[in-house]
Amino acid sequence: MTTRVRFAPSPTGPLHIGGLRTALFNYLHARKNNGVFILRVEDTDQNRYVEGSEDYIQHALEWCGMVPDEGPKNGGAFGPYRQSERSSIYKEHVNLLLEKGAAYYAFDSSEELNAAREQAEKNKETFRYGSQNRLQFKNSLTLSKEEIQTYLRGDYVVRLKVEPGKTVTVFDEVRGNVQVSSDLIDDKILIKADGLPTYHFANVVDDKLMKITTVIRGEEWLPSLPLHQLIYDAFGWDSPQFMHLPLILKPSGKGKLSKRDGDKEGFPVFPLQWKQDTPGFREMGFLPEGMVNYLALLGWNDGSDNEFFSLKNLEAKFDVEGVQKGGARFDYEKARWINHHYVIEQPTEELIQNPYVLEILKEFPKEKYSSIVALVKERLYTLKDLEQETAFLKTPYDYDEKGVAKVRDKNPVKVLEQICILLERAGVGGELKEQLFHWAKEEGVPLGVVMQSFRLSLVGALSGPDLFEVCALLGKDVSLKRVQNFINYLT
RNA sequence: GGCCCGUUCGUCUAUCGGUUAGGACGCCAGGUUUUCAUCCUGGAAAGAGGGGUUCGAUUCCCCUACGGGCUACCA
Repeated sequence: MTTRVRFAPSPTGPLHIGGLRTALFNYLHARKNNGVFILRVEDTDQNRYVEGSEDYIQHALEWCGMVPDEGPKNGGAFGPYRQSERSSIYKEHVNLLLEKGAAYYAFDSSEELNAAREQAEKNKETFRYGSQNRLQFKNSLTLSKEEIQTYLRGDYVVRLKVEPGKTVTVFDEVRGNVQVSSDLIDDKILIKADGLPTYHFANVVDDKLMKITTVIRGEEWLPSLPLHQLIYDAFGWDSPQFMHLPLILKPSGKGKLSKRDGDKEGFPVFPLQWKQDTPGFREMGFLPEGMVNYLALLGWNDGSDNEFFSLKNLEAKFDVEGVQKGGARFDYEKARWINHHYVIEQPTEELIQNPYVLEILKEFPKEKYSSIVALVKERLYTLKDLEQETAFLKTPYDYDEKGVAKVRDKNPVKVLEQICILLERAGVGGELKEQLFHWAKEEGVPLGVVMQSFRLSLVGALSGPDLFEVCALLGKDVSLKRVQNFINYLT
């Protein structure tokens, strides 16, 4: 049987990295087993629908290299892949349950339900619309045929009729067996008053119809797994395999990572930018390789000490065995470190094709792109670091105070004047270093003073990449000008 | 409150009854370097607590604690 998995997000805004990780594990499971990776859009809540989300999700997946084999964009034999376009399918299927007596109509208003909930709370009881009290409510189990016909003309929902006193046993590939008494499970709503299905119902029906073999989703769904099992049972269907992934937790504080954590803590939670003001990992200078690698490590490992995995690598190595049970805290520092690895690994010629690199490089001459990037590449954790790391290319207007203090009383001007002479004579080639060092030795000027003075004059600070390479990159004229400027500044 | 899941260095994790409990990020120290960074070497740093089972428990079982999730006509 062909392995078929689906990533099934709701278009309620940008995908966050928790969702992206779920998508990744789905994708990997599919590829590992030569299976099919499906994107299904779960847009059954009209109130939470956000325009543009679906495109965002599609783009985010594409950026990471996880193109769905089937989905609303790519099509496929099991469509439509948007739940909002499958209403008739759900209607049809809920009728099956209704006919079997496995489901029933309910007519209680939200007010009535809320009142019942409050009452239960007062009595310190857990409210549940189920076997023990369903006969106290307004539904097709309690009303006469005529009343039902009348109510059916208005708003109604369809509920699952859960049989009491049964032990529901479900199996999760990550955690093993989970058992729950059916007495604890509500008569959940299957079809809402707006005629659309709830997540639980649509999910089961679609997974069945789309021939999904393994459901891979976040752990927040584990508590409703027994309910889903009951729905499969009600249809008389075999259920697929289930794999519930540990949640991604906030870097600090309590709870799972949420969409709002990003701006608070200064790291992205979205793969791509969303609505101008919220940059994603891509805009923060991450390579998709870094993003994917870090995400894979959040809740999975291959049992070895290896931490670097390309997508291709993961496709071969991924296995449920390596999936973690406990939640994993998101660690932006480590994500940056992983990304650093991929930035260094990426050939300079490729890097200078990257639009985010180009954006930073555009104020410099094109013919220098390559040498600029080559010079500072190993210092970059994210592509965005290129901004700071190329600051030396701009003429320094301010000189680092502490740096200047270090050389001020050591006659830096003498050094700088000599540098000017050598620059004129030797240019910025390899000779410069040799001659400057030679001169310093003869004059007895400490190398530290020479280099610090030189560095301050060229870049205004005491840190940065190899000075002679910087000098070569700037060219003779610019270098000379900057040394002159610094002499003027000092005198 | 009820139900479900989880718990190894600060963080991500290895260990599938016997190990000096390993690696990585971060941190600290040293080295390389003209500086900073990179890089290299070294260091500090962990089995939540209590009961069992066993010759022997981080590993298996139970209890407690803590953490997380769910508890909607949201997913």
